[in-house]
Amino acid sequence: MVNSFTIKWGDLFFNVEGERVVKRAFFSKVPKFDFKENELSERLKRYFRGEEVDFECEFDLDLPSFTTKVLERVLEIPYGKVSTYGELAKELKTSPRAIGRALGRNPIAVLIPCHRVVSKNCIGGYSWGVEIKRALLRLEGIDIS
DNA sequence: GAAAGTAAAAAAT
DNA sequence: ATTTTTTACTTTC
Repeated sequence: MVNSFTIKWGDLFFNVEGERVVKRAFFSKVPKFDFKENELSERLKRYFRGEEVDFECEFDLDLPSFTTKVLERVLEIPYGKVSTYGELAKELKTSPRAIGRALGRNPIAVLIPCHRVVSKNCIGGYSWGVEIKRALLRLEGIDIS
């Protein structure tokens, strides 16, 4: 089913099956799905209120292996911290661009914190707009120039 | 296989 | 400090 969650910048939708997140989550401005409370939405609410939240959710994705690997690594970035494309690349023995590519294909916004990955000297990019990315980071107490 | 694409980095100016 | 070139990967055809 589709769950939606209204936040400041629009609505965040995500497909869920029970407590498991499936396929994708994305931002949109056109709310047209029903909202149903569940464990995850509670956590998200707290998160957007500015609390430190560990989502601890499972994903059922169907992604290329490399992408999965990158996303898994990104999941380990703790709240309030950021990593850089270069760092991740080094750890995974790949190139920064490949990381960016994988993240760009990240189907699950916010839950997989691709917003915590920035470029070396600036904020980097974000599929739903850097404004959202910056806002997310500010939530976590990180200020980007 | 080959080509295109990339949310980067390094080098040159 | 900004623009330009080079890079190294994945994806997709």
